[in-house]
Amino acid sequence: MGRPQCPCCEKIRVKKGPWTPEEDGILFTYIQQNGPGNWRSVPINTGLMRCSKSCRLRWTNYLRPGIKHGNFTPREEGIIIHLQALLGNRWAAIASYLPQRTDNDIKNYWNTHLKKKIKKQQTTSSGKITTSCSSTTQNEFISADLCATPSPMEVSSSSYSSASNYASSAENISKLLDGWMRSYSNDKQLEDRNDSGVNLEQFEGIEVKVDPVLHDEFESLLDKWLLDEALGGQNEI
DNA sequence: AAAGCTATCAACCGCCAACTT
DNA sequence: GAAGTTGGCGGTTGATAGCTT
Repeated sequence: MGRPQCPCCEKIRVKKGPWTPEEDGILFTYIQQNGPGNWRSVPINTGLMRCSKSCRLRWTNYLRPGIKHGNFTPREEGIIIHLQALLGNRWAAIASYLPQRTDNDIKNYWNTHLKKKIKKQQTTSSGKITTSCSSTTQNEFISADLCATPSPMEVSSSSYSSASNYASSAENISKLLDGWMRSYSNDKQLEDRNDSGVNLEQFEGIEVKVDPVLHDEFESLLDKWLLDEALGGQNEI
């Protein structure tokens, strides 16, 4: 009945659960020699009793060189919070702005730390702003920003409504963030604008492709914002 | 010291889109 | 163009470490 859970796991009996150091070693050595890709051949060629998906996941989330685990910096935290507000739960897209972090790590960190943190801050901020846009305070600020930036229809009247992508580049994300920064520095305006109730859910389905140059610009923009926030300090998130 | 509870995170599952035949 | 295959993504789960009572 139904679809097999994983085609590659059908034919052979695969091992599940935590990876052993021996398995890690075999996978790591194989990928170093052959490079990532063609995951289907990995269990076949290495003799690992793991499904190809499991091998890929282990590599991308744990073995891949340059990955940092735990101890998210305030800067990383800020980036995650703001990108989550902009993009929603598009962890892979968010992870593209944090090369040392995996989407899984970011997702876990969001679910275990940041969600609570934001919720806590939201309750302590005594419901200053109310909106139907979203459940998070961050989204409230971003929604205010969206009112301040050129409307998506102005930017791309044909593509936006079909969700094919207003925020399809770092440039557009920068526009959003830039507008948000402007409104962020002006609480009065923020409260006024918020009534228009722009809904972030409009951005569902948007795919983010990152141009390296724009990516850098976006990074510096984030740095600027984080610096502002550090200096401004008093502004609640 | 032990039992119960909570938080964390690695790994799995199911779906989907892109690619191949 | 259809069917099959593969890789990627986001949601969820389960094991376990750490904390509280």
